[in-house]
Formats: sequence, C-alpha cells, structure tokens
Amino acid sequence: MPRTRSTIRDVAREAGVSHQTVSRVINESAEVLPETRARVEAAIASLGFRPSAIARSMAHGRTNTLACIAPNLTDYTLASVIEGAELEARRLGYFLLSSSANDAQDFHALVDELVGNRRVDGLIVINPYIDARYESVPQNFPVVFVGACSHDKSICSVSLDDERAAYDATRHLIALGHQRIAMVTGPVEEDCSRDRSDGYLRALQEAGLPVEPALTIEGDWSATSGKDAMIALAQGKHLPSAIFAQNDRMALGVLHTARDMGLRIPEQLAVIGVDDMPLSSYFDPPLTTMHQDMPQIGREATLMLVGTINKTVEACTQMKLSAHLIMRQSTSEGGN
Amino acid sequence: MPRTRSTIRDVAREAGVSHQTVSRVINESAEVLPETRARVEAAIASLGFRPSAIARSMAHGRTNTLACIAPNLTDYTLASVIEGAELEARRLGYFLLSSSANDAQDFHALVDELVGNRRVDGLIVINPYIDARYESVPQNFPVVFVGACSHDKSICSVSLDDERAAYDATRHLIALGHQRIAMVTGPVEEDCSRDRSDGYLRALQEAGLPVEPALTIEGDWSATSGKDAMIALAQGKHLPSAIFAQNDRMALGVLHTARDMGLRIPEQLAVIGVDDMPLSSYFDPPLTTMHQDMPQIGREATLMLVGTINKTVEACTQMKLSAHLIMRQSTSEGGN
DNA sequence: ACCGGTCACGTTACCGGTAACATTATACTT
DNA sequence: AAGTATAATGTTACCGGTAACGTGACCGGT
Repeated sequence: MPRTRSTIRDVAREAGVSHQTVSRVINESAEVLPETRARVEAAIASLGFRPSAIARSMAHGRTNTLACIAPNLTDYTLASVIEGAELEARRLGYFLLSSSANDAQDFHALVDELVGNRRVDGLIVINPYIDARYESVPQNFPVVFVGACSHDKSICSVSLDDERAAYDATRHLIALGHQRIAMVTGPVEEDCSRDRSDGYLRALQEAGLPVEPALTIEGDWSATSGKDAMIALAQGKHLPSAIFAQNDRMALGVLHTARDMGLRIPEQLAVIGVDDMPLSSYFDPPLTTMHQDMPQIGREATLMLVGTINKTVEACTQMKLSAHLIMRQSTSEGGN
Repeated sequence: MPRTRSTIRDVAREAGVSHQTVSRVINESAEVLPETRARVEAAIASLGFRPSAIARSMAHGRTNTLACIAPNLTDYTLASVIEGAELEARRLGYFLLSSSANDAQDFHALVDELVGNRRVDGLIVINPYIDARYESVPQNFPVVFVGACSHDKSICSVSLDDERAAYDATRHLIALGHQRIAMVTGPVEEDCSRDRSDGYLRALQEAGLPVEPALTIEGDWSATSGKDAMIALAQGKHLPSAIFAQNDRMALGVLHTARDMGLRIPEQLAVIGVDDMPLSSYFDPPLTTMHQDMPQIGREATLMLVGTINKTVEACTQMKLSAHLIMRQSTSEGGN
C-alpha cells in the first residue's frame, strides 16, 4: 500500500500514457483505443487509484453536495423527509449534508457557511417560516423549501396539501355524525398550521356547522401541548364530541389525557391526527390519522432541486402531495 | 454583485498586495502590518470574498467533513445520536454527511465512496454489527463505532453500558417483588442485544431467581415484535408478572397487547423498557424505562473521532455511558 | 561602514483533477 | 502525390487556495 493515494499522473506513468488519457478513461469522455484503455485500467487497478472528488470540484466549480437544513433531525416527520432526500440525492450522484438550525440567526449563519464557504450546489430547507428564511438565501441560489408553500409563487416548494388533508380529516368526523368538533392547531405563525385550520373551517362551513372559536386551541406540535389542549377543552361548558389534532403527537397527548379523565374513546370522544407515524397504530386506541408520505416529499424536493441546479426545470414549482385517511379505532369502533 | 465569486487574487489586486498576504490575513498565520491588514479586510468586505473550502481541501488534503453511516435516519435513537454528532462536529469545524445503509453490501459501497472518492476525514458508524462492518473500512482510517463495542479492543467505540442498563432494569423489577420476569430481546445476532440479555441474567442469578428460557422471546426492536412477544408469552402455561423489553418500542407493543388482553398494568403485569423516547411518558400507562442520553453518545463519538484524526487521542478507546432509571406507572402505581 | 538577523511581503510551485488546444499518424479525396 | 479531414493522444493552463522560499528594508552590534 502506498503511503499516499495515487493520482491520475501516477496512473499515467504506470500505463505509459499522458494523464489526460487517464482522465478520458475514467470519464469515458472521448474515444480511447481499447488497448490503451486496457493498459490504463490495469494501472488503475494495480495502484488502487480513486479519483478525488475534491479535485473534481475544484476543476468543475461544483461540489455534488446538497445541504438540508431543518429545525432538528430527530422529529420523525423531519427525519423521514431527510431520509427520502438523502436516498434520492445519492441516486442522483450527490451527497446530502443535514444540519439543524433552530432560530433565524443560526439558520442565517449556517446558510452563509454552506453556500459561502462550502459551496454546496443547492439547499433543501425544511422550515415552517419560509418567507423569513428565504431572505437568508442568496439571490438565484438553488433552494427548495419543504413543509409549506409561500404566497410568493417564485419560491420552489414541496409540501403536503395541508388544507386538503385537514378538510378530509374534518369531513371524516362530520360523516361519523359529529357536530361539535374541536381542533388543536400547531403554532399560528406557521403557514402549515394555518392551512390546516383553513381546511377544518371549510369542512365545517360546507356542512353548515357553526364555528365555535372556543373549540380551537393552539398547540406547538408536542404531545404535551395536546395534553394541555385537552385540559383546556375539558374546562369549557361542555365537551366536543370529536377532536381534530393537527398532528399525531398532539393527538396522542389528547388521547392520553382524555383516558385519564375517564372518557371512553371513541364513544365519548373521537380523535383524529395527521402524519401517521409508525407508533400511531400502537396508541390506545390506535389512532385514526391522515397518512402522508414524508420520504416521498424528500425525494420530490431533491428532484426539484437538482432540476433547478441543472436548469432542466425551467420555472419554479410549488408541489403539493396529498394525504389519505387511515381509519383506526380512535374515531370509530369498527375502524380497522 | 459579481457574476462569479471573487478569489484571493481579486482581493489582492483590489488591496494592492500579493495573494499570499491575503492568505495571511484570512488565516492570521503570520504578522501583517495593521495598515496592510486593514486594506485587505476592506477589499474582502467590498468584494464579498469568502474563502473556498474546496480549494483549502485541495491544498491541505483534508476535507473537514465527517460521515455518519446508520441503518436508517428515522429511528429516534439513531437520529438523536446523529443530531448530537452533527452539532458537536460543527462546533469543531466539521460538517457531517449522514447516510443510511441497510446491509453489508450497501455499507461497503458507501464507505468506498465516502473514503475513496469524497475523502472524508473520518467515519462514525452506528451499527450493531461492528466486527463485520469493520472489515469494510480501510486500515488505519479514523473510525468510531456507536451502539455496541467490539471484543477487539483496538476498535474505538462509544455506546450505552448495555449490560448494566439491563441489569438495573431487571433489578428494579426484582425490587418490586417480581419473581417471574420475562424478557423481549432485540435480534440475537446484535451484540447490544446480547449484552442486555447478559445483564438480565446476571440480575436474576444474583437474586437467586430461576432462569426460565421460555420467558425470553426474541424481537426485532419494532413495536410489532413486542406485540408478537406478548402473544407468545400469553400462550405459555402461566404469565410472568413482569416483562423487561430491551427497548421502548417493543415495550409499547407489549403494553398495547396486554391491555387488549384485558390485563391491568402494572397490577397484573409490570413492563419496563430501555431508551426513554419522548413519547414514552404518553404511553398508557406511562412507561418506566432506562433513560439513555443519545445526543451525548453522538457528541462523545465525534470528539473521539476528531481526537483520532488529529492524533491527540493516542490509543483507541471504548467508552460506555450509563443509563438511569425513569420510574413511571408501567411498573408501579406510585411511580412518578 | 560592514555584517547578520528579522520583519513584512512577494514569487513560485503545488494539491489533483478538467478544458482547450496542439500534435501526430492514418485514411480519404481528387 | 499532394491536400485535408479525423481519430488518438500529448501539452499547457487553470480552478483557488497553501507552503516554502526569496527579497528588500531596516535594525543593532562592532
């Protein structure tokens, strides 16, 4: 084993050709005589030569690296998107750097580092605050947002069709005969949360049901906030018969707390969530929810991003994927 | 805005110095007259110059990039380790590429790509099959394994003290008066799973309790396998009074299935897990478990890896972190 | 006044690839 | 047979930094 990695010129010397011919062989960029090619390939094998991606980056001005920035990497929905993105990126010849940034300042510093120093080729941003984050990204730099879509149609994004998912969830509860349906939302600043609220309202209005503001409680996506929401609702004059939680974790908090209060689910209280995380079918009772394909969101975001980088996608796109209902026992005894 | 990024030579021209002086300024590598420094810094600011990490990698032969390979990126425990590693890596001036590889073949190809082409400076491998994976990594390449430790003491690793965690969990059940304690294991091929089984056995033996092989059921870490294990146990002649599940997800499957069978928890069946995932306190009943600090495992692994890269850690280390008991209601009414 | 040393900075080469152009040898026209 | 295209390969420069060494000005010692 050589103490230092062999280069294209070492291979050239070994094969008795010029280094450029070696380059042609490893890139299949031009015709090389079969005999020459064989000699070069033998030299490559005998020296254990591997082309350096760094040197290629240097010459090409592109790194074949994408970056993904998310509020954290542990949340199941974020991690699923990242995993989908990472697999698709590799399939397309890229690697994906994933980093977490909590607030706008971290985010800005991270973008600066990734784009300014590291020279990644593109950015996937999973963040509810698209418009605020967009300002941190240099003009014309390839970026795709995930998790919501901006009102600014020139910003690329891939997300769940939140309004529709919430509409369908609420329609499901209405179809089961519920008249007073409460909602636990995500933070109201988040577009995703507002879109889901819009879907809920549309379903109620279409069904001619009254909208009671007291039945909408703001949460923060955590199970604990679902618990708090349930407690708040229980303090009202009379309980709703169903609750639409804007994600599964809050639905779990609701479920858990309702059981503690002695409520029978779904007879006395029906609960539906959004996400369909793997554990949702093991809640007590198993949670009815809107399934979304998060790895696919990640894959689509990567495809869109690489399209933008290579200019094969001419205009910006805002893609919305749809969710579908998974019936389990938290809304109806017979579900599943 | 210039159509192309400015380089060290553009800055040099603007400031009327040589490019090497600019290099000295951005690296603070040698003395530069305050007046010259000021001129250079002004030029840097006016041109918006950012040093290229690629060019630096080219010159230095190191990429300041680490890679982390895990079976997947979505599992809560893996994602937590990765998040901890990523933050620590950034703190130390590195970026972290995280990728997933399921089987040995994927793993091998990925290592080859990351080490051979991408030239990452080091590798964190989260995988239960350390010894098998170790063969894919080139000799003397900096690598730290996470999640178990090899019998080969020359392989660096950071993991939970699995034997001890299992011992403590089992001791907790014994202290509550349980005599027949079942166990749901992870896959028996995994060292981590075997270590936990060892801890369980040691606790039983120390307490003078008989070891009933029929009370040990193999699972695969999933909630579904916990469910299957519970069903299998229920088919035995008489049920154990407590179950030690080697992780929380399997514990959830056990819990859920036991409830379905009409068992009261913890009165008729006590259940304890390992991990303390965030949702564990929302299970019904809240799960008693062994808490492990997974982000810290990630941080320690990164520190160890960077130490190896910089040769500041001379010898290989095998670090084991300890878990601690979180009492909740799945083992005792009064818990919490 | 001469010499050696240090400070501040410039020059040149190099890291390992790729791109553009130059150079052969061979084949094909006419 | 001379002229010209073309295929196969070599030469040189370049990407944007860093390392090693060179150079001139200025200093103090004798």
